[in-house]
Amino acid sequence: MNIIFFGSSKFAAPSLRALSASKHRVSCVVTQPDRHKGRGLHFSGTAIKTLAQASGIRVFQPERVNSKEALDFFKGTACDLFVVISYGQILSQKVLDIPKLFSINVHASLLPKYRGAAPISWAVINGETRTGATVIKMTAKMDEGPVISREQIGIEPEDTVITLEEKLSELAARLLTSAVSSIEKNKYSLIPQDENSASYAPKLKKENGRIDWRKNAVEIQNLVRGCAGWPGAFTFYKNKLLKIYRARAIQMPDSKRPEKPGEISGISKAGVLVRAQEGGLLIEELQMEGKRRMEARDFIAGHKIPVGERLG
RNA sequence: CGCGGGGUGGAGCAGUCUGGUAGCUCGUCAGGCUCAUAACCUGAAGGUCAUGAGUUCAAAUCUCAUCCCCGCAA
Repeated sequence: MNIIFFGSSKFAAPSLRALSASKHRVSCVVTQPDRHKGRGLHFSGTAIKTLAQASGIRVFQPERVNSKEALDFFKGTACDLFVVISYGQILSQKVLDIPKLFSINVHASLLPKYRGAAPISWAVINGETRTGATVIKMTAKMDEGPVISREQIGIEPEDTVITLEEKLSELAARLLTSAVSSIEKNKYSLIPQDENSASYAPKLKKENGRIDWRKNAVEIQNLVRGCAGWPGAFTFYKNKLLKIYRARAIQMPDSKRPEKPGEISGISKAGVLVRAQEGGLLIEELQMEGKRRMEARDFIAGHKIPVGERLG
């Protein structure tokens, strides 16, 4: 099979590695254009570009994948299958129709659940205990095509969006290569998604990371896990931004003052304990605005933190 | 070269303007004491003041360059 691979983020890396190591041929990698990244002036290509170049695969970086120029490029490439994974642009029907067979996509959820840009984050934030990866035949409507294969994995309590993404990217690579092989042998089925049980996972915004202490401790813990990396769960301490990188929900024997969510109710070597609506959140790793991230015990060593002070 | 803050023992900071012995609070370690509990008392260890060059009798401090970290923005 002659494949053109569309991918940009790290999530796509194991899949690209697996495909180029397989008997199939990745003749070209399409990825997002180089962009300024982060603060300062760093100008760099995507993780996938680096990987493709290291493997000597041709790289194509159209500003707009549906433009006429890009279309012409694809038409000149005699290709059997488009494989799209975490690419970052939506392909028009015209593009999807270019390969001899069709185009497939791997999505990091059990479709039709969590369609959209941030399925892993939202699964964790919502406290799901299982998720998975799904290979679909692509249609013009995002993440709505018929299912070719699907596999689920559990979400462990220690998992964050980062660790889960790693696991899912490996799973995606496995599912993808076997899907490609079964397509080549023409032994596959297309099962339509059940529209009635569809749900959506939109791209996260900065504001999604803001902690509402009126929620239960377990929900806040899930927010911290789901916002790890970006945007990061945050609250405010003395009117300064306080990011929380690691925290654990713990039982609090009958909070007598549930009308004061966000109140610091204890300081110990384990961390800073904050009262939530139900239960308490033990903050274990954090970062103050303008400072490095650090263990809560180091933070405690350097600050006098009055019990009773409120966060938020 | 998008805007801004910063780099001083393990953590948080003062000192920089106005150059002159490396300081404070906390932590760590040792001993003591003990229902004062993120306990208390005594003592100790631990620092190329981000890096390089320059000015100077003398640089954490002044000058120039570089590196790195963080907030905003994406």
